[in-house]
Amino acid sequence: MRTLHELKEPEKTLSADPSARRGIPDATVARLPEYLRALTGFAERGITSVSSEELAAAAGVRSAKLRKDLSHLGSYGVRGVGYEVDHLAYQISRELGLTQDWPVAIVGMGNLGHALAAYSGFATRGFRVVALLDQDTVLHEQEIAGLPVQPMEALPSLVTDQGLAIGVIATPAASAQSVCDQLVAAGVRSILNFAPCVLVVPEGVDVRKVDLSTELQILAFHEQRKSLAAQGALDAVAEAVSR
Amino acid sequence: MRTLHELKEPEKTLSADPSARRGIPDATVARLPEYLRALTGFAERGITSVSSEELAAAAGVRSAKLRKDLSHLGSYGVRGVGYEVDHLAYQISRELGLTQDWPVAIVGMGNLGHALAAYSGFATRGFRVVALLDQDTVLHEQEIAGLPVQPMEALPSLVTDQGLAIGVIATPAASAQSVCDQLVAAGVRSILNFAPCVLVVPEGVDVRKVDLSTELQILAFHEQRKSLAAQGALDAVAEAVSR
DNA sequence: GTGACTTTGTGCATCGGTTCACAAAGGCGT
DNA sequence: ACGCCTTTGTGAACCGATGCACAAAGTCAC
Repeated sequence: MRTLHELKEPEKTLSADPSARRGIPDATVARLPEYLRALTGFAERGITSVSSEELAAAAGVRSAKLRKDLSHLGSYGVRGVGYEVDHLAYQISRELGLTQDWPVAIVGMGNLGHALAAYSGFATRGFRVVALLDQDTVLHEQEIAGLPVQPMEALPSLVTDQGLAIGVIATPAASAQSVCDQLVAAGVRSILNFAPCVLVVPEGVDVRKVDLSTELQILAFHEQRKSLAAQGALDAVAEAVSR
Repeated sequence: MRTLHELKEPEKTLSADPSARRGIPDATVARLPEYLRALTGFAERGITSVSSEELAAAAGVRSAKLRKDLSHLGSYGVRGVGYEVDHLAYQISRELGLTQDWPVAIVGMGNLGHALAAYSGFATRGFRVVALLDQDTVLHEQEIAGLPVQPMEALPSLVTDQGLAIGVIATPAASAQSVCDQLVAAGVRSILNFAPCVLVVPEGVDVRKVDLSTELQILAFHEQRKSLAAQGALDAVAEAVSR
């Protein structure tokens, strides 16, 4: 497995970079968007300064965790006072790469793709839907949310002309891998997958998965456990009474 | 904070239960649905037996992790052979609580709620959408995907009459907490939240969050890092050449 | 029946993430 | 100007999850 090892080399080299703010833990990155959202909320209410305690409460985490997370970005707080809302929001935005706009394409114009295309949450923060795609030729020429539905063949030019970097897959599971392959072939290296299946991609391509069904099943597990616990408690009471 | 302590007591009592298959790690639970999906795929192709290696590949994990995960449910494999597809699928289903049907209600009939109501993935495995709700009286009397849109006041009877246990929130962020409170008040203890905000709920209620925007921001972070890395590599080459 | 072979289940080392607790750092009142 | 008080940033302990490597356990061929 020499190839794998060699692929990791450049990263190692980079970590020797003097501007090395390398290695923000994944768990931290996953929470930064929530912090950013909380900060935006404070800003909208005209609050200019928050303590780690307040911000943590708004984001639903412990203050120690928040402080450790933020410490990975740098030292943007003032001891005895807290964090300046605007400044911290900017720093997090910059770290997440939201100071630039990311062109996004949505593939698959079924129910979900339709809803995603119309979803305003995209535009609000750093993302811009530049194209809607579908394999079904019947949908082409049609307009959804002000954008024409294009064939998959449009992909390469979208990447080179529009700088497309992020693809959203909203197709049925059966076509997801094929669509994914086409995205990757066109040069897209970040994919958000709504199809309930595992995508296999080459090294260097990121895939994140959002899956309704999985989330519901996890809820069901806990729900069942709660039911069993309630039943168990009843049994215990019954036994205690009968004794 | 005595109350909190007392609330945890029944659980402790249960863990002393002889049939204690307690404490399946959260990380494992989160992967079980994927294993189940992979197994269903094998079953559909008529494959009756798989090794941990094959199943792990299909689920996108390492075989050691798969085996350790499965070991938490019991010893359902046969050494030297592998796992019997149907049997393992049944065991996982049972563990996840999918041998019964879970009634689900979707609140918020905007774009997303609409798409979710029409999503067939719900019905496929253990879940049944029993009600669609919206605060907007204009939508009532309307039918979506064969179900009438009901007012929030219908909640209590849904819980008692239909055994509603899982609520899906697909409203804008502004109304999400209010809707959540109403769900909890009606007795719903498991909530899937699509609104981009933190929900505060009492002890004993589970909330899972699905957030587009967050996922995109995480992708953007990695994408930016990739761009920077590419730029860094170019710079390094340029420097090497100029020297 | 026996031995070789395959694959599971798991003990152990390791790693990343969380929590705790406190020293360092700064503002603010007097 | 000075000391008190608040809040950050972080070292260290802790905890859960992952990866490794192998003994145990079973099948299958002969």
